[in-house]
Amino acid sequence: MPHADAARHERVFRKGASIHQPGNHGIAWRIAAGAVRLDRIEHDDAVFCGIAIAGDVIGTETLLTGHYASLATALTPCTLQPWVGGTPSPNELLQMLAQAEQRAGDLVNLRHGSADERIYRLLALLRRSQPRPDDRNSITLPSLRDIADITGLTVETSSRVLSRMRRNGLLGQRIKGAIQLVWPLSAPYPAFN
Amino acid sequence: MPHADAARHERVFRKGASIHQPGNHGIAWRIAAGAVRLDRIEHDDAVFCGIAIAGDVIGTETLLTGHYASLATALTPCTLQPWVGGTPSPNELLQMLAQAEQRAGDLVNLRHGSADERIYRLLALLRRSQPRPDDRNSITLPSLRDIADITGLTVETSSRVLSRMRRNGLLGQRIKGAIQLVWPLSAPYPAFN
DNA sequence: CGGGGTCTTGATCTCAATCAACCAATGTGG
DNA sequence: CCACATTGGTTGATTGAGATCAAGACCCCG
Repeated sequence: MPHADAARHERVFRKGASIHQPGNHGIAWRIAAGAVRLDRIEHDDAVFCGIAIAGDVIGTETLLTGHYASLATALTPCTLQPWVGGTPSPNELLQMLAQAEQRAGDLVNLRHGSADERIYRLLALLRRSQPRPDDRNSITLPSLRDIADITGLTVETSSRVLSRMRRNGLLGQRIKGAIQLVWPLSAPYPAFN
Repeated sequence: MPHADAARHERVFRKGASIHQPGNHGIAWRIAAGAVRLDRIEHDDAVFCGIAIAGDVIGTETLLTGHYASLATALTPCTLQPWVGGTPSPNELLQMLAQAEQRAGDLVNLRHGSADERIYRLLALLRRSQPRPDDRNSITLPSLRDIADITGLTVETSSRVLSRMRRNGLLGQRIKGAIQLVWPLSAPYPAFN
């Protein structure tokens, strides 16, 4: 297969890797697995402005303008697939619009309530970044820096909350590098000491 | 004109009025003027999940499902226009998608930084809910309850911040009912004592 | 008139920010 | 190969901004 088709293939990113940068030109991608952090560049520094997980499409601006509007970084190991050529159907776009609004709602909720609740909700969201439900009892944690930026906390409190969760058995020990075992995380918020 | 066309006309809502409720069926609306608060219903109570201002379209879910997904309430006096019949063009939808992402970014920023900064940013956003730039030096404030829910603060601190802003001359006195005069609000964040 | 909103302001308390130190792990260059 | 800096995570001590609790003012409305 000719290398001209290279951009057409699945791409994999390590945790922390930069996926695309504002101004660069490129195409839209569907996230097959993993979670992505989006930042706006505002007077010189990046400010967090969104999150996208498996199933979401990033870089749709490129269909309008040809280039990316935001900075995208891998929160966890990511697999991206180039998004279909040609103009997407109105129906498809309406679905994506609904999904974007849903994601926006999730987002503001990550900035609400106690530090424990916020991190708990973030973990619950990241859980869904595994495409196969079977894989959803273990997730790779983003860096503390990212966790802090997303939840509106500091790295220190984020670290403290996670330590406490490990101590209380909500999180399993770190196994195999950066992988974490997670326990309940099904429905509401936690309530431990 | 027959009354069957009634729903086709512009509708006006007073501050605090309910615009639509989840589950009801209806159409999508473009906000001609004013700002709208969106809430999800989560196990019995409404949780804030988004904001929409003049130029935004609300209720696009109805094009897919026929009924509204969220609760919409007028933050300020609002004028809504029924959104065009027929399927919207892909290009139009891509624009809306970009706008939705932009709005989501604005949203998380309303939950970041000190109480002063948050309220300041909210005022700056609400300023843009006046369609005519000429009208943008005076805005109607949402209720403290709404301000608090949006910024992730409490009504008490919201009240304190606004009082301080009035004292410092950032906001003019309340004239003509609920209308407020605003002074700078152009670019960055404030910095007063 | 009383009762239920919304707003305001004060007093107190608490949770998370801040400041600071320390420890791997990783990388860099002589 | 060992010094050395750098980066990410952890933990402790202290502080402060905002939450919480409480009370009073001022509507509007039945």
